[in-house]
Amino acid sequence: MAKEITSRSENYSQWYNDLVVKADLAENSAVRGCMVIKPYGYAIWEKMQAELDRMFKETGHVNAYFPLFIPKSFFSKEASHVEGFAKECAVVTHYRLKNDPDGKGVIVDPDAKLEEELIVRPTSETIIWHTYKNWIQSWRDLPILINQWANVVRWEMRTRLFLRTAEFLWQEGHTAHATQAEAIEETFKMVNVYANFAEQFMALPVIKGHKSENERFAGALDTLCIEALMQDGKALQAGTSHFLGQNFAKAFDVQFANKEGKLEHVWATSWGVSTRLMGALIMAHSDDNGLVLPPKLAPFQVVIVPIYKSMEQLAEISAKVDAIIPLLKAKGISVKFDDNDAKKPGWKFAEYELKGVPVRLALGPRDIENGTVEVARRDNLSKEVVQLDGIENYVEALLEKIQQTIFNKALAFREEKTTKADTWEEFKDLLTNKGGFISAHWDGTPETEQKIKEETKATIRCIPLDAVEEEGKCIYSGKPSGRRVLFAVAY
RNA sequence: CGGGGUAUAGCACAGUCCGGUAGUGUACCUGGUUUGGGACCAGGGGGUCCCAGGUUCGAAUCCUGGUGCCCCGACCA
Repeated sequence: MAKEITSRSENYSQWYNDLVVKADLAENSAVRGCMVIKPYGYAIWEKMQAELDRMFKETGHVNAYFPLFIPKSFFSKEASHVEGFAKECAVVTHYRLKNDPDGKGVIVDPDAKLEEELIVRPTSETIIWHTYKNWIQSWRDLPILINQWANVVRWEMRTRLFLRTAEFLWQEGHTAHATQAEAIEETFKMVNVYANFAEQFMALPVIKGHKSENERFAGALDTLCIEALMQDGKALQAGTSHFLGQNFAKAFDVQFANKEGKLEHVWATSWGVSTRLMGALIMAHSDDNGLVLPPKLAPFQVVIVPIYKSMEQLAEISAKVDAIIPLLKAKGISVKFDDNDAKKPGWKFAEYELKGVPVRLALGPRDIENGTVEVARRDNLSKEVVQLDGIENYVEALLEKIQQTIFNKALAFREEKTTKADTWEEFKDLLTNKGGFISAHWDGTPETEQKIKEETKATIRCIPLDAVEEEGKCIYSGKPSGRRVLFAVAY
């Protein structure tokens, strides 16, 4: 029986949900707003982690781990930070259960109330800066370049698998520097790491830019981000890198003696990407037949499906397959040979298509006779018969081509969906009828951005790093503007 | 936190109006025939009908009170 997927044109968000659930990436759990990430989905996340981790280490960072719980008092130390997160924190108030005296299950033991409540981390700036205070005395202790892989909890009203869940997995980098310039450089360095990862591994074109004041991280002086465009024309923030100035150093009294022996507050950054990247990956490339995964992140890049009538035929095919698997693996290509006799080839074709496996090889009696193999591409659903001899070279080149092709496709889509608007009417018309990024002038005030948001639901996704200086008038207020910014309706 | 749905087999649903001992598809198990795009036949197993009360000879169905989940809004990586 077919696993039905809602088409994108019929209901985009249902399509997304169907993909996540039916491709075995994740499912809703018994806990409101929290998901179970299933093995196939987690395998993709592990690939993302592995590459990001490598990139972080290459840029001089090391991993560490800080506690899940944060004393409540830590949050009150940085005013704008607490304001940003206060409304979505889970709080631990007790540390013990006991049997219900009425004999029905367990209850929270009222005698086990914590003296100070603990907050389940929505992010770790506070606990980390509290800790850094003890680690930093001199300029010789700097910089500190630490990353942690962790889970965090933000008590969201409405959740969606991967895109917004109450608990999610991420990495958070927290760095401490002696100078402002060095911290700013770090902020840019990491947004570039994210952009490179997105483009080269996820095949996801992104725009790097500054967040406007409204969209900035709570406690940051500047937030850099990468923004991607999804197939429904909505934007998705895929990663952020924050220049925190001396805000946290001052809040947690972290000072160092500089080379002149004078005390200075240290400069900070933080940066993160989360399992939300999974949502971006899914929505960027997939189609009505299922997932389309970029070869560099697919749990396995090639699936081999044998086609046979008798067990003798299967044995013959298996012998051929056993010979080519080592050749593929030697090229660094991951392969799954699905010789499960309980499923028919047609079922397997549909299943691996749904799961987005980039390349499928089908080997049947005809191929054995002719020394060939059928090669099917997931990205464009094309099929061709090629010589089995040298297949590893063919597949290697094909995987690279697929990686490039899906990036190019996503890039062409984004360019097609990025439009300049010079009047308010044009702006509203584009939002309603076309979607995507709208490049327009803005007077730079939070008030104007807020009003535009209220009237159209569109927000400033970013002020692109490569925005050209250009005199113009704000699309909304008519006041002078020095450059265009990117608007979009966002996830 | 407002508005709207929904809760019955692993999953998707019907049955509820009008009370009578729980059904379909799929998945699962067994056997056989099949296998180049989601096979077919036969047989089989599986359900505290969300929870707690109430009405009744009898409740998935009616009444009262809870709870979970989903969708839509305000808020967010």
